[in-house]
Amino acid sequence: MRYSSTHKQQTRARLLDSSRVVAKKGGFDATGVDAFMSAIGLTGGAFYSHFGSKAELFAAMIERELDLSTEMLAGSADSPPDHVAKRLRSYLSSAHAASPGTGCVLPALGAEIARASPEIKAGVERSLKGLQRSWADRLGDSDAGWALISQCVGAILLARVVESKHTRAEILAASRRFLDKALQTPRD
Amino acid sequence: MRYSSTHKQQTRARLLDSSRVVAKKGGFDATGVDAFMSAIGLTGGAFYSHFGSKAELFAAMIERELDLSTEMLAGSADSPPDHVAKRLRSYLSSAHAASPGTGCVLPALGAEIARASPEIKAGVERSLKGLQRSWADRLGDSDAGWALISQCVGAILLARVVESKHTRAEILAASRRFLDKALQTPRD
DNA sequence: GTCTATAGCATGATAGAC
DNA sequence: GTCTATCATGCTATAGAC
Repeated sequence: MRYSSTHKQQTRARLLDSSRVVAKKGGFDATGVDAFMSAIGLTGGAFYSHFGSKAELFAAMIERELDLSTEMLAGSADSPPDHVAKRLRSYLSSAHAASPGTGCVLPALGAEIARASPEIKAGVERSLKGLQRSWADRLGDSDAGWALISQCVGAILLARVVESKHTRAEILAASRRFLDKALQTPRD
Repeated sequence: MRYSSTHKQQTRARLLDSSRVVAKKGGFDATGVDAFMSAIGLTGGAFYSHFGSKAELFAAMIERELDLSTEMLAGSADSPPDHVAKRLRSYLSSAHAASPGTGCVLPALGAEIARASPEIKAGVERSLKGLQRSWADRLGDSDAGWALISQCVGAILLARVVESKHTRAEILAASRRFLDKALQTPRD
């Protein structure tokens, strides 16, 4: 064959990684197959050598997004005690709000996931429950897991719908301070 | 003329109200002009008697959404002291999560607003700042305004991306309890 | 595996009859 | 004001050359 045996999987990986960025930036529905392919220097027709349909790409994308995010956010057994606080800080940053392409999938594509198939949503749920459990255990507060994820996702979404840079920064700073105080207060 | 003088504004109002529901349910980009019109029993061609373009409908929709939501949520001078707590409870309900069409615009269309024109985002910002100020004043906590809005929007979005009804309810309940405790704790 | 070309369909928007 | 018909364009997906 004219292509090495690993070329196909490499191209698929490139397409997947690139598409995640492009879709989070411009929306998945709103982005055409041609646009996903031209982002890696290929043409639309070659898309179907790697995915059976556009919907298959979406499923693969979402799964990868949640695997990467929850792995990064949850932390492991030997993570420092201030692990969660550090993650909250970097998540609730202006850099994150300004870069949907490289940021969390939930503020960017959450509404499209909500309309997706039960299979996709079940996978998302599994990943999120892992993160929730990890944070709740680490903080000794069973409610804090879901509450913190909600606050983070909502704050980034909110920051992105306002026009001024100043208000954007205010929203994120207010959320950071609110969580700092809520978490240092003893909770049963 | 064959139509009463108020017919046009009535039809426009019907179209706007109906489109808000339809777009929040299925996404604005993903919904065609024909679909918006057939939802009120008309055909696609008549759309342009009421809006110059699909983008004009979006702008009108978002403006109306935020006017209605912030008016309902902010409350007035003679609202009871537990006004905010009551609004949080009804916002963070399973009924709200299950009904995107009649619910808040931000979890449903926030990502599409984030990609919209500066004019639209400036209008959104103005409305949100009004709500933020109202809640912050009422609670005597300058951070709580933005933090509560973020928590609410994020929790509904999160609830909608998971598959099981049970997890959906858990997310909302955890957010309600977390906010209850955070708000009853003295904050400077 | 990727290309070009194209089928088949849906879209946003316009024109003219009623 | 609303209808039907239509244009131009975009889309997903397939077919066949290389």
